[in-house]
Amino acid sequence: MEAKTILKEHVSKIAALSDTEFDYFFSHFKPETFKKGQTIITEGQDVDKEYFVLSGCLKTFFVNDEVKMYILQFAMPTWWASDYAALYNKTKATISVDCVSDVELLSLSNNDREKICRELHQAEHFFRWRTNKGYVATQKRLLSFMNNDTKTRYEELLALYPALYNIVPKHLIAAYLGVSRETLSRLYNASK
Amino acid sequence: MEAKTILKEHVSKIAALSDTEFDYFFSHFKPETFKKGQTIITEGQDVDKEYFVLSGCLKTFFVNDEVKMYILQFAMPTWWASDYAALYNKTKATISVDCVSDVELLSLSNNDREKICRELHQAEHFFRWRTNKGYVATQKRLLSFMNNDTKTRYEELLALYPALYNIVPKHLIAAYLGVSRETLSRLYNASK
DNA sequence: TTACGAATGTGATCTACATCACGTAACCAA
DNA sequence: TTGGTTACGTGATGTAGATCACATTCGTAA
Repeated sequence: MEAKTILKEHVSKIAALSDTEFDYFFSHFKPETFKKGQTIITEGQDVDKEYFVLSGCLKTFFVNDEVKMYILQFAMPTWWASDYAALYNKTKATISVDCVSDVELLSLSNNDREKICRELHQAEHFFRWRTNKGYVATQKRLLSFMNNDTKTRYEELLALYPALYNIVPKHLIAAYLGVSRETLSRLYNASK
Repeated sequence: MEAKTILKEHVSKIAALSDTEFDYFFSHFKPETFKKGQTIITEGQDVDKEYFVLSGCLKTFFVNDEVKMYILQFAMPTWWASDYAALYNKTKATISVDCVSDVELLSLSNNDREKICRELHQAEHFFRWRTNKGYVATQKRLLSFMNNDTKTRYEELLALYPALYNIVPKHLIAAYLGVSRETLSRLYNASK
């Protein structure tokens, strides 16, 4: 399916934009493709874009001083990804984004997002909705982190991303769950 | 300070509303006061409002099957609180909100928020900004949960809410950190 | 096809924190 | 003031998961 159609279907669920308005909205997005393993946002550098996933899978992650990686999100088609803290506050990235598989994206600069939000009330409405959805999802995940043990969180992850298990290496799943790869391996093999 | 002034100062940092527009915006808010210990949102019930804190302190929290409580947020003056998942999806509350101290609030119904967002582009802009701020803060907290040990998170909490330590009982601080009150007690007394 | 690095499995140990159990101190309400 | 509830401190013990160490398998590039 064409990039424009995918984005239109996604946005029109929430925002009532005329065809002309959507064309204008869409004109601010730029198609980009990356290969598996390529880095899109690097920790410590400037961030000026966010990304809408058309195909493939991104991961957004944080690496601490001991070089341990924690995955905040796997971004699948029609999901959005960036380091939003850095993007909005114009600070250096603390979060990185790279490609779990080959990907097709649409990129949108921070300036252009703010511009179309000013110019089109419905665009502002759409982005309010989108951020709200992310907020609620993150809060739910935080709660799950506090309340559930690793096994429960593992099952939740598979429910949330059923395709994921076959797509990504297990150490990435461990990094999403916040446990060591050894623990995940034992967990997985014990329940067979 | 008057409720209207407090909200106006808060909103005008982000949204350019004329005095007339702000009066209209404000007319959808309803002042409410509660005593320490009173419950504002109860798990399992309907949610139709969100709350802006004028004075005092709220907590939003989740209680699991084993009656263990986890605090998602302490809401201080000019902060907002609700069960946003329930509010937006019109589902029953899974999160409760109650009063850590006597509080003065402004309440806003879900319908009225959506109404003023439709009617005033700048209101929509404000709520997009507000939700984004919450999203970024929650993501940061999630990361801290994955990456930092209890002691570090304890220090982060005191940096985020310097006043809190003297205001709330320690078992609530433990519930925010996601550790037992015994562990927090030992942690605190060891570092003296 | 070979070969080398990456991904995975599995045992042995270590540790932060939970849980249980109990005692003391603080805070109200009658 | 007294009795009862809630907050807080601290020891003893249990456990999930981290860490280290090594073996095995897989994937990809030469």
